[in-house]
Amino acid sequence: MSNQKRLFLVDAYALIFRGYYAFIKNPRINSKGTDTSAIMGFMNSLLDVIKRERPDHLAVCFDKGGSVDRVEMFEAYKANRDVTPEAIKIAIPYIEDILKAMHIPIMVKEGYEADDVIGTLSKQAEKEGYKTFMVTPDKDFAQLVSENIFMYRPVFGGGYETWGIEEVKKKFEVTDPLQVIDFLGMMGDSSDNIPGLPGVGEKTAKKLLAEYGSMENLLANTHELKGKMRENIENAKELGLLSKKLATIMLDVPVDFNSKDFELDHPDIQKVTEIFEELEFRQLLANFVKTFSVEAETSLTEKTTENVKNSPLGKTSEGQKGHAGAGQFSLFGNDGEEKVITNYSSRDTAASKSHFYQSVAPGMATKLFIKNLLNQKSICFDTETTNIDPIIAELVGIAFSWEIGKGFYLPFPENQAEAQELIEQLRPFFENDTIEKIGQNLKYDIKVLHKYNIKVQGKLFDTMLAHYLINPDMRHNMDVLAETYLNYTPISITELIGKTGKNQITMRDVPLEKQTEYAVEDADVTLQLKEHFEKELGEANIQKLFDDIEIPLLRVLASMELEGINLDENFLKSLSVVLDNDIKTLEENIYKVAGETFNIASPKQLGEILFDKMKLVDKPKKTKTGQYATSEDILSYLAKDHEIIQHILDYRGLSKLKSTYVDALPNQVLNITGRVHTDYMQTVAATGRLSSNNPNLQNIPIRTERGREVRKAFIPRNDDYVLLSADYSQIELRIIAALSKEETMINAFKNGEDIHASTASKVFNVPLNDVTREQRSNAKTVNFGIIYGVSAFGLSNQTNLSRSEAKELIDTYYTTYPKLRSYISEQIDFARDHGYVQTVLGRRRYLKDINSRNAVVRGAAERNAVNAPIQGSAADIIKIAMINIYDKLEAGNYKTKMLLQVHDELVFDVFKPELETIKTLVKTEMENAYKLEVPLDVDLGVGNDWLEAH
DNA sequence: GCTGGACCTTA
DNA sequence: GTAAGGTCCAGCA
Repeated sequence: MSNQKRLFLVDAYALIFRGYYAFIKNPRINSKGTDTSAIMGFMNSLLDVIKRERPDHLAVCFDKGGSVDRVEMFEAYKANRDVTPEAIKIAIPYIEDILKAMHIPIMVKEGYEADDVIGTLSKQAEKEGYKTFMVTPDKDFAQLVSENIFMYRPVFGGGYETWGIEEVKKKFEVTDPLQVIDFLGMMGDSSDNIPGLPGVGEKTAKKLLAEYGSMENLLANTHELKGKMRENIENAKELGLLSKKLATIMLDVPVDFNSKDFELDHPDIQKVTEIFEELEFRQLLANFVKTFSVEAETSLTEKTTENVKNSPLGKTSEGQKGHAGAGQFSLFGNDGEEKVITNYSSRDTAASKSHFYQSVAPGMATKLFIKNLLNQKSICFDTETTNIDPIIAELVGIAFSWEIGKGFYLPFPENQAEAQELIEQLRPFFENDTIEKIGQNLKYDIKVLHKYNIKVQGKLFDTMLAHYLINPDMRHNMDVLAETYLNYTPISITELIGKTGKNQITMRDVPLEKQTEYAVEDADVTLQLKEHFEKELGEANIQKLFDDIEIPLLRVLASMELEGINLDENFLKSLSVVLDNDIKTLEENIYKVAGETFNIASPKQLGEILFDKMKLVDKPKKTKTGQYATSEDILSYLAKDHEIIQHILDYRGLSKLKSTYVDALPNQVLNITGRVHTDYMQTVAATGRLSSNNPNLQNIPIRTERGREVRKAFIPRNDDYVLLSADYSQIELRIIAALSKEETMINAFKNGEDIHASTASKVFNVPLNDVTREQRSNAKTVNFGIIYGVSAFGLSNQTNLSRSEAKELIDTYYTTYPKLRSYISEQIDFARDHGYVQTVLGRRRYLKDINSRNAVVRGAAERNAVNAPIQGSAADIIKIAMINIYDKLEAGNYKTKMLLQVHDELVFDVFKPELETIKTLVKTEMENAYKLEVPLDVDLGVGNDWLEAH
């Protein structure tokens, strides 16, 4: 029996919809703006099934034109379906093409639903002795289950479950899978618009079925029923029979099961690859190739022999004029060795594209090479090092390229004194301010070179920053950029040094030939990307933003990161002990009330204790994965009734504090400097903000009493210094007031009023002095809500106001500030017309969903349209301030250093004798960074730690 | 060892 | 309702 042939029939639309909605929160959009979620979702499922089950027979079934018969029976059948999302409509032809390329039969019959096609085929296959698996999440199929027909259902969270007769009996509480039809007929189905019996839902249907066995038998015995139900059902006999008919899957569709056609064949990898590449499915392509790797390797392996001798610099620079043909020329080819190319992509790679990459020998060759460097106007370079952290990293080599397809690699000696000698020879190049330097993520290279006391001067072009401005929502690593814009796959770093973990080696251990190929390729690719992006910057009108903000900021950030901040480790150690004690006490308390020990940090275990064991609530809320929800806002409701809840909340708060900050920060102190060096990401936040990591110094606690203690650990360099904190007051509200030209709000700011109190006074119509705390707090919530793109729903969630009160408050708010309302709709209109919104400096955010027919998706895009210009303009302004302050600090040779940026705050290590000068300098530069209709206001604080300074 | 989800921290 | 990053658990390989 185990040799029985297995047929898998895939319900295409069900899996496509499921795939599409799986990505709904984070839709997959490729660089051409196509929403590929549905295709991706479907292909993931299909590959998954193939990988898991290795079926010998497989077909994919589609609906076509809906069910003619069912609509004839019942006009409203499936009439309440929402319009098919655009992403799904465009997905269909792609999926069909991919299936064709995979040689998988597409089964479809005009006028029939996929259910009917699958039903018919599985019964035919059964007769021929097949085991059939219906791949679908749709419960309706349960009626078809038999000894040889199974449902193969994807389950949420991954994996599949197989439903045979026993499973169906259990799930539906029936004695025969055929009764599923009666069950569906009785309870109806709102998604298919099958009416069912009035007043009968899942529970009642099961009960009736247990008693009467079928729809017909029930209708024949309605006299046994009582009361309202009897009346309902007696009046709906026809509806019941019709519902049953609608729910019945047809088994006589004119299709034929032809076992030969359904055999799972070898796919046409080349074709599939082309389609996947057009869609930009990198991960999926790899997955696909892996799934079919046995076939892939035998059909695609090529052997090439390369035998080109290394040659000294002088000769080859002439010899390279006629570039060698694709894949035949490699200076460091594996002499005489056979090389297996396992490249399934149609993209170019170093092996398929002509190039001239050469390493430079020490001595005379190096001298000549550097002389050559100094004659260029613009050079792309890329450092290779021993570590991803530039402060620790030692130079292994530097690659240079100034002509596409050509470049040089200068290896560095391991001995750091000798390395320093070599870099000294390069100093005239790096510090030459007439030679433009091009790179990908130049902040890294600048920091590495800083260690060798080299200051990179001259005009800079960073391809990563350029692309961030061109397309902020995409990722910007070089491999993606090369594949997207150059149709080229660079050598991957893991190929050279292995994956992260114990087997990883450093670049130093890589043979020189490979270092050269890899490093020069990066420089070459970056140079090509530069030529590409240069044009696009001009076309999108973001050249100035690039030249005047992001590029200069790169040096500022490098300097702040190199500086680091001093941390009081002893203070944190003692804080850790105190926290540990408090946590232990809470733990014991919780275990005592719960009656057992468990992991409080596991939401799963906690939920089971609170809601299964202790039954604190009748109907506990669940998360989308079906677990009990135990988040703060939910537990807070229960806190007043159950002492244990407050303890759990305290436990959570203190554990988080201890593990994320108090214990983690000291581990981030760098041995060499004794300070904490965060890494500012300049290209991740879609709005133009910076982000900070390793460690994140932009989310150090401040809200709670105990949390803010952590800030005491951030201290000045030494006793001669103090910390200065300068933060913009209400910068986002000032920006929206200015951009909307809302006079009332502008005047409030001009008069230096407390903006939330002022708003409260106006919307609640009370004198400024009579505004209550609650009124101010509600006004504050609305003010912030406006920045985020309010809804009455959101507002009522944040306040103690009801939905209608919230709506009324918003309405009054807009009456008070009418121009704010029109500004918001102008932003949304602009986004609809142009597909993007922009900040005061022209930084763009593209909003592909702004015209979506899905109200939820469109609503999110509209809130982005409102928020992005505000958050982004604030980011623009503080960036200008940072650049200007940095320049002044450098020019004035101050000992004071800028250390941190926290979105609207800057933190400085101030040399005490400079304090008064610096306070004026910082305040002036920040307040005058950008001229708005509204004055910018900066608050200063000075102290011996960050808490005191704030 | 890696990944996704839940939860929590900031502006 | 906007924008981020980190830690832990749980499930999978």
